[in-house]
Amino acid sequence: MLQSKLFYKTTREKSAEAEAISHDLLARAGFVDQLMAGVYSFLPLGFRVLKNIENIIRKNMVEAGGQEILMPVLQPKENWVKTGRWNNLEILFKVSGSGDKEYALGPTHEEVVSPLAKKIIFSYRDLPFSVFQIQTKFRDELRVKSGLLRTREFLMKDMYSFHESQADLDKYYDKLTKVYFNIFKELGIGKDTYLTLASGGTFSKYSHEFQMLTPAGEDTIYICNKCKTAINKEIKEENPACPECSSDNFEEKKAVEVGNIFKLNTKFSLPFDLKFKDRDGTEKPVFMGCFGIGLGRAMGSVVETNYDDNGIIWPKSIAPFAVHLIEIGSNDKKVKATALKIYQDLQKENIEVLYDDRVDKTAGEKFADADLIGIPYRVVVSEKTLAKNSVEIKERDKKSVKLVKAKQLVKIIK
RNA sequence: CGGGGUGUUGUGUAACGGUAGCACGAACGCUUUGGGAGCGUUUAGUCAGAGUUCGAAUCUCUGCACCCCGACCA
Repeated sequence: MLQSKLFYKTTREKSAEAEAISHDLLARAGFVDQLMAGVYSFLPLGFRVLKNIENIIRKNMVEAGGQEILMPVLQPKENWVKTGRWNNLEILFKVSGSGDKEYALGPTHEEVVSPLAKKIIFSYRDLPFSVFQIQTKFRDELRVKSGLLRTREFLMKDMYSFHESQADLDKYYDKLTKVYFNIFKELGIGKDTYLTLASGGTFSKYSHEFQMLTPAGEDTIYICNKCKTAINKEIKEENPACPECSSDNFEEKKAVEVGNIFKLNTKFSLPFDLKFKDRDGTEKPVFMGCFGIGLGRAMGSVVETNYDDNGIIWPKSIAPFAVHLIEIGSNDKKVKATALKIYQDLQKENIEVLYDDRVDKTAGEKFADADLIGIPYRVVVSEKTLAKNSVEIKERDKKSVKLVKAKQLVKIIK
């Protein structure tokens, strides 16, 4: 991508309104644009990151046996009345249509996936299975905050699993716990993320939150100093001691919930009469699990833990581009020609390059923008490097620069 | 939803109730080109409505928007 054509704009001044670091950096670097409180557009840079996150999650879901589907955002009121959530779920967006028709905008999809599964599940032979989607959710949050960390409209991966027994659900739940850790590891926030015991709400004793430590987090978690189990505030109030090892020595930390998994059990199968015929001929309710990750929140969370004074430092796995190619001295024909050649050669090797071909920007401005945007490798072509028959390469998270031959670039980057 | 705060060009800010100014950005010209370079010219703004006043960005009221704290949170 030619930077001179990229649909974005960086801003030098810190935003007066963005308090969270990720919010400020993502806005200033031109990844996102705020339309209103809690609602954002993703510009090309941001959308690329989002897609990369999406692909990591999708790959892991498919490996965990999930089949990708797409369910409607617009949903009938009746299904929500049936589960009692039409009136009890404060964050539910309700919209009206022609006549007296009322609809829900999906904040989550149990009310759609349960009746859907009913059309497919008849026998124990139809179980288990899991389906997932990556889709826009709407939640009328009473208070949005911290940029992408809490929004009213957001892309979410939600998976629903269906089982013949509690035991089978438990097994899959444990499996997904590991898969989730793998996802966060691939996203570059694995080491900061804790599996945290949380209240299961109305349908099971516990659920598990994946909490990433950050001062920007809105949640407080308590990490057991003895066994490293984490519990959230609700659990701490009920159990002064660690539920795993009975220690009462906790460390209090701020964290953001990057994922949440639930055992729905029969909470939704009962109202939707979701049953199957077991081997012995009896009808039994289906056990359900639910596994969510907010993609935008994940993106914001990554930035909260990967930045320095100059800007974002993207993990290679989700960076918008692999290489930021910068030419300095655009009026020099040799510089321009060399940079263009590198741009083309790298792309032939399927390496994604953002090429700063802007002729009216000084070196300092290009470097400042590159640091702010945070692409993992910065490659510089200038008269200076060409005098040594080489180009310069620098990693965003390192201080040192290296002079290398242009031919070596592919090998270094791959 | 309760509480607090703030609304001034695209961004960041200044202006006692008395000429809306500065910096960045953008545009044009010239000079520059390894860490946001220089000179000159230009561009664009008081959230909306009502009120008080000779006069309102400034005071009052209403509305709207955004931010923060709390509560809430599949």
